[in-house]
Amino acid sequence: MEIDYGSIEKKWQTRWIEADLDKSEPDESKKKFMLIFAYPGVTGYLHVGHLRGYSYVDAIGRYKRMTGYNVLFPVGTHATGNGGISLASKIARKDEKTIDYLIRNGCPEDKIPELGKPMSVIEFFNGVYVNDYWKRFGFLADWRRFTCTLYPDYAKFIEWQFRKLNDAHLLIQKPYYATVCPNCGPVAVDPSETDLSKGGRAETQEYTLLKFRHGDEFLVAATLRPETVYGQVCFWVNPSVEYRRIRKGGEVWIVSPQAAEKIPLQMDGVEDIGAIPGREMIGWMCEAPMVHREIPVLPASFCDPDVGTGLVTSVPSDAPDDWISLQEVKKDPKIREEYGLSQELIDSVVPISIIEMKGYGDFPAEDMIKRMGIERPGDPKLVEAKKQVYKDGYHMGRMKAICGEYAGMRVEEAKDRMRQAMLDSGEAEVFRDLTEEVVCRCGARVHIKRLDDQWFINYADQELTEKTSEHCKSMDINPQEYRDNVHAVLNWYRERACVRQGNWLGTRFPFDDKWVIEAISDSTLYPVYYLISLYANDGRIKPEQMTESFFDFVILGKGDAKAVSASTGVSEELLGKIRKDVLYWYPLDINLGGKEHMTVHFPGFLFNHVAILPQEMWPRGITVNWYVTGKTSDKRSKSKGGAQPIPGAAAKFGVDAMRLYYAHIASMFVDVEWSEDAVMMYKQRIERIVSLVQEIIASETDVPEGPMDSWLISRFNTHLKEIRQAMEGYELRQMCTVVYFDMLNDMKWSSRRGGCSATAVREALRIWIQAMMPVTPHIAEELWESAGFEGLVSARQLPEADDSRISGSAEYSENLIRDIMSDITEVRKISKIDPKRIILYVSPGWKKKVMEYALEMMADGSLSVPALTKKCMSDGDIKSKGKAASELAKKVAIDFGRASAESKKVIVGTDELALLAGASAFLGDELKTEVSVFDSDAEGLYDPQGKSKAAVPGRPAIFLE
RNA sequence: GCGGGGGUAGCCGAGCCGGCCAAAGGCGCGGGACUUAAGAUCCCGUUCUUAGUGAUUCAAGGGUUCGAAUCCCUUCCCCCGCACCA
Repeated sequence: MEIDYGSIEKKWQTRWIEADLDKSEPDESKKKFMLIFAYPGVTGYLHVGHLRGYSYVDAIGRYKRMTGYNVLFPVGTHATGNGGISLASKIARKDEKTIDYLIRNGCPEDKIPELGKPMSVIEFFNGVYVNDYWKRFGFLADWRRFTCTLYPDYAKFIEWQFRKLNDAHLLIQKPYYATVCPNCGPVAVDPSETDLSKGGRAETQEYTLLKFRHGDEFLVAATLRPETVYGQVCFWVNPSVEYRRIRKGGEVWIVSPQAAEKIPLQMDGVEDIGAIPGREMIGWMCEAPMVHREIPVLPASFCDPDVGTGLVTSVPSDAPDDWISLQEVKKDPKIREEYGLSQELIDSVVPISIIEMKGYGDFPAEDMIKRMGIERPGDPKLVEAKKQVYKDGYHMGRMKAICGEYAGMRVEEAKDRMRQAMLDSGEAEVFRDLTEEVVCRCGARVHIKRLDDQWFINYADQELTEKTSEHCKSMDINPQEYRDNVHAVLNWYRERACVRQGNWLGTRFPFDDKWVIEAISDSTLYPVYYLISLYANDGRIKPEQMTESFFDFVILGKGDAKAVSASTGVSEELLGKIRKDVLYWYPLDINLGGKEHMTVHFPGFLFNHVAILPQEMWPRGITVNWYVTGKTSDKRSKSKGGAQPIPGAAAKFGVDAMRLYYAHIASMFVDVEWSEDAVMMYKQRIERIVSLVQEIIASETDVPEGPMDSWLISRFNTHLKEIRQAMEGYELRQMCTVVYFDMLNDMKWSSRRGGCSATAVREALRIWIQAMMPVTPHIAEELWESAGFEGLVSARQLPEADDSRISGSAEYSENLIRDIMSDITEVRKISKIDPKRIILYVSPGWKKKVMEYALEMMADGSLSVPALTKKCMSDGDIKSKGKAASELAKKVAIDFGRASAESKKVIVGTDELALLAGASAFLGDELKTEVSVFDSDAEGLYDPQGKSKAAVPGRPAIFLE
C-alpha cells in the first residue's frame, strides 16, 4: 500500500479552507480559546526543529476546537532589526554563499534579483513561512490576521504601546554602556552573532583602572582584581608597544594606543596628546595606588595593548603571568643589561603574600604554575592558570594581616570595598572592555560606548514586578519548573534598553525619532494586535486612522465611540465591532515559545500586559517547548550535511508523520536530537494504523454482539477519558501514546480475539479517528472519509467518555486472559514441557470467600492479618481447610492492605469459570494445545499433580499435561 | 558566582503529591510466524534465578517509614540561563 501523502495533504487543506475552518469569528454561544506561538524572527529559512513548537500549537488548537471551544490561532513574523538589511545587501551584491544558501533551500533562481531590498526579502520569507511551513503543515490558523512587525499598521500599534508605557511612567532615560559599532550603532553581542561577523562569545568586563604616579603623569593599569593592590611589587610595560599620552581632565595618562581610542567612548574630555615608546618607561619608578609604595617598571612581553590599557600592575603572588614573568626577569641577565636595570633593583622586587586560601600556600600563583607545569611566559596554559587562581581566590580567599584595614576580610567583600575606596580617593576609575575582539557585520570593530540619553523600559519597577509576579501564580505555566522560576526571572529583570540607533528596521520611537524601537521591546504586547490586524489587512482601517484614541478605544475601552469615529474616520459600527472582538478573544490563553524565551520574551510579554492592559486581559498561559537539535546524520540517509529544508522533509515523511514525531518523541520539555530514523518509525506507525483501519472497513464483519464488544467499547471510553485528562494539561505526548499505541493495540487484540460486532467496531473507529485529528489531521480525514463518516473530522466534536460503558470487569477479564497466556508460556519455557493438554483450575469457592471477607473489612477499615484470620476461623467451611486457610488469610490481608478496594473487587467479582470456558477455544488456538478449564470444587476432579491447590481468584492454577 | 534542572534497565524516555513498580511505551537485540521480497506486519522474550516463585535493582552513601525510584541529608557527576539576541 502506497500512501500519496502529498496529494492527501493538499486535498484536505483545500477542503478545510473551503469549509472556512481557518476563519475565526466571535461566537457568544461558545467558549473562546486564543493561542499563539511566539512569532519567529525573519532570519532566513527555518529548519525542521522550528516546527516542533508550531505544530504543538496547531494540535492544541485543534483539540480545543474539537472539545467545544471557538479557537483563534493567529500567526505573524518578527522582522525588526538589521537581519533583513544585511541579508538583502548580501543578495544585492551577489554574495556567493548567500545565493547558494537560497537556492539550496528551494528559492527559485529568477526570484533572487528581486530580493535585494530589505522589505522584499522579508516579504519573500513571510511567504515562505506561511505557505511552505505553516500551511504546508496543515495548520488551522486564521491567515487573514497575519502581521509582520515592519508593517505600517503594526508600527502604529507599537507607537501606541510606548505611549501607554510612558503614561505608566515606565520609560526612563539614563546612561548606558552599550556594545556599539561606529557605523551601525548598538549591536547585540551574543553567540548567535546576528549582528556580528566575529566575537559573539565576548563578554563585557568591568576593569578598575589604577593610576600610578610618575612625576606629574600617570601610568594607568587595568585590573580585574583591585583587591590585590597590597601585593603589587612592580609594574609591567611592553617595551615593543608605542604607548600614548592622553589628557583626561587635568591629568596626563599613559595607555596603549587601543585604549586611547576606547577610553574617550566612555569618558568625557579625553584628548590624545602624543606618543611614548614602552621602552622608554622601563626602569622608571612609579607610585602604586592605595599602598603608596614606589615600584619599578619592568619589561614584559605578555602585556597585550588590546586588552585593558596595555599596562599591567604586577602582583606575582596571585597572578601567574606576573609570577612567571618576574622569574624570567630575575633569571635572565640579558634583560637586565638590555634595559640597564641594576641587580639591586631586580633583587628588591620580592613577591608579597596577601591572600590566604585553602589548598594553596603563600603564593597561589606559584603553586598553580608548578601544578600545571608552566615554565615560561607566553605558555598558553597560563590562561587557564589565571582563571583558576582568580576563581579560587575570589570564592575561598581571605585577606592576610598585611592588608591594612582589609585584613581578615573575605576576598569577595574586600574586592568591592577596596575598589570603592580607590574610586573615592581618585586613584582609580571604571573602564569596561570586551573580552575578545568583536567585529560588526559591516566590518568595523565594536567597542563599549557610554550613551547618556538611552531610553529604558523600567522593568525593575517594584510595583509592576509584584503585580506581574502575583498574576503568574494564577496562570497556567508549563512546565512546572518554569512556573516556579518565573518569579525569580521577573525579579531579576532590570531596566531594559528599548531603543537604538543605526542601521535598523523597526518602529520610530514616538518621543524622539532619532531612536528606533529595538527587537524585544516591540514584540511583547502584540498578541492583542492580531485582533486588529484583520481589519488593517482587509483595508477597512488605514494606518493613519490608527491613532492613540483609536487604540485607547478598541483595546482599553476608553473614550467615546462617536468622538473616536469623528477624529479617525473609522465608523462607529466598525469601532464597536473591533472592540467586541477584543473583549471576546482576549486574554490570550496560551503563548507557546521555545526555551530561549524564558528569560527574555516571556517576562517582557508578561510585564507589558500587566503594565498596559486591565487585569481581565492579562495572559492566562505560557508553554515552553525545548528544541530539536542538530545532527542530521542518519544511518541510511545518503544526503548529509546541513539541516534538511522543511518542504523536503515534509515530502519525504509526510506532514502527519512529522507532526506525530514532534508530539510523541519526547516530552515538550526536553531537547530532542533530530533523527530521520525516528521520523520513519512514526511514518510506519501511521501506515500500520491506516492499513488496519482499511482492513477493518473492508471486512464485512458478521460477528454477533458479545463480550468483546463491551470490552472494546469500554476500552475506548477509558481512552477517551485518558485523552481528555492528558490534554487538560496539554500533554500531547501522553495523548499520542493512547491514540497511536494503546488504541492500536486494542484494535489488534480485539481482532485477535475474533473481532467485535460491526456496530461496536464502527463506534470505536469513530472515536479513534477523531482522536487522531489533532496530531495527524490529514490521515484522520482520509480515514474518516473512507469509513464513510459524514463531513470533515476537523470540524467535529469529540464525544465525551461514557462512564456507564466503562466496564472494569470486562477490561479485567481480558487482562486475566493475557496474564494466563503469558504464565503458561513462562511455565512451558521453564519446565521445558511440551504439553498435550493444558488444564486450568479455577479457584475453589472458599478462597473467594476469604477475599470477600477481606473486602468487607477494607470497607470499614478493620482489615488486618489477625482480624481476617479470626474472621475466617469463625467460618466453618474455611476453618476446615486448616493451615492453608490461615496462610491464605495472612497473604490476602497483606496483599489487600496495599491495594485499592476497587482493583480487588473486580477480581472477586469475576466468574472465572465462565470466562475461561468461553476463552478456552481461543487459548487453545493461540497456544496450539488443547486447553481445558476445571473448577477446583468439582466432584472427582481430575488433578494428578494436585495443582489445583495453587489456584486463587485472579490466578487460576496451570497444569501442563 | 547567581539562578534553575537533572542522574531510571543496551539506548531514548515515563514514573517521581510513598505502597497495585522488576518499574509504562518506544527503539535496539534474541527467538518464532508470515512472505518471492521488505527500513513491512504479527506473536514471544530481553537483571539473576525459578513450574508461573524468589532475590537484588532506579548515580553513590546514610536517614525517615510497616513500606522509597518516589520524602530528608551528604557526596560525586551532568545540563541550561545570566540580557538588549527571536
